[in-house]
Amino acid sequence: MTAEGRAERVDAARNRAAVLRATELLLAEGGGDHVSIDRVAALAGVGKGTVFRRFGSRAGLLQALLEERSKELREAIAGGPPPLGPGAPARERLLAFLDGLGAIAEGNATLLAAHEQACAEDKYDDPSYRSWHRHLSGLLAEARPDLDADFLAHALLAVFDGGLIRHVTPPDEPRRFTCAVRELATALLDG
Amino acid sequence: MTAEGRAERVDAARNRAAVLRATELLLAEGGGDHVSIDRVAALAGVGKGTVFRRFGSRAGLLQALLEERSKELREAIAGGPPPLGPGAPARERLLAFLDGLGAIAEGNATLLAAHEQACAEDKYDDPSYRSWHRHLSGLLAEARPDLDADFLAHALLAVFDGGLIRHVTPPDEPRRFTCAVRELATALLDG
DNA sequence: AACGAAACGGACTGTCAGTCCGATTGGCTC
DNA sequence: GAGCCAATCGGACTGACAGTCCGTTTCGTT
Repeated sequence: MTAEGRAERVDAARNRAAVLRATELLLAEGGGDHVSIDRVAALAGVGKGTVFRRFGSRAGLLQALLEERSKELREAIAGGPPPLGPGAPARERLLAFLDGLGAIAEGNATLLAAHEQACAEDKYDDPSYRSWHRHLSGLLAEARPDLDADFLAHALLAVFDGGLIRHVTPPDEPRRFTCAVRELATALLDG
Repeated sequence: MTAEGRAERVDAARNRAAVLRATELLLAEGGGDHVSIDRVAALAGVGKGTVFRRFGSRAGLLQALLEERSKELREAIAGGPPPLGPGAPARERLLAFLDGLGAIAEGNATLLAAHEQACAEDKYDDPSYRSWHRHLSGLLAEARPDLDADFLAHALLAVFDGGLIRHVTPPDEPRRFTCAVRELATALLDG
């Protein structure tokens, strides 16, 4: 959007930021169900139409927020230093990626859950999901050419479910999820 | 409900069946979004209140339908012949269970997706989910005592997602999903 | 200063889950 | 088979929400 044709008008940019910030607030305050477009718009001090023009839908709004939170990881993968970026052996890169995604997921379980809920079915066509899947499936194919990399990538990503993360994360062990994912991946890679 | 105190009145039983049948029909006709309680009630020829008294909520209705579809598997696990029922080695039982669950999931991807959608978050507290999880996690603990069976069971169940199943199932290969799950489980067990 | 395009906002629509209570009916008793 | 009561029924009603629409305002350019 920003890099398309004309630049964004300053009022548009201001509103976009206000809406995202309001969404964060409501999400933290009352969980995914608490984030209705009416509330977001009211809290951001903009009209409802503005939210929709900017983000297309409730799902798009949550998607945008998620994108913002995972931008760093995406850049580190594309052009950062190994083992996250290119250059490391597939196995190391894969584990580093899962660690990175796990950290994001653990820190944003509520947002993740709300997004899954809003996306309903088309989650698998979403560009963001596809990009994670492409990366993961490529690395898997390299590390374990004997297995069905495409499906396994879906299977690994399926574990990054907001509800599941909350369910398996006790208050005293906030990294349980990422550790368990790492164990799962290791078991698969070493098989 | 049926086995609690008094027996079900005949009109109640008739209506329950009519509602479930109507739900199936709407599900097949137009997918999960098409199943609204209003429509179900109208098609079943009952009032809306009846649906709610019987099933509690939209999620409960879908849950009940799912339960009906998996009753056989549940019974086979609890008291049927090996390898599904008790007696077979953990590894065989586990694979047989995943095959059975896969068959149900492949045949009911739409229902599964609708149920996930409706359950939102409390999916993991649902008695049906818990029972699958308990079974799977017990078998895993036996077959691979070195791994985190509790988490792995969640991870395997996470793959049984209506949307994912539809996404990975090409028309010409309806068993792709179950085969892939079996490969995944084998890789885990053999690691 | 003036003008056109882009952005705004909030009233409006259609839909849905879930509630409530007066009307009905099944099943038991005598 | 008459009568009774609790269980069941049905559908109007409520509150909330996603998404649309269009008259109004604002930005940025000339």
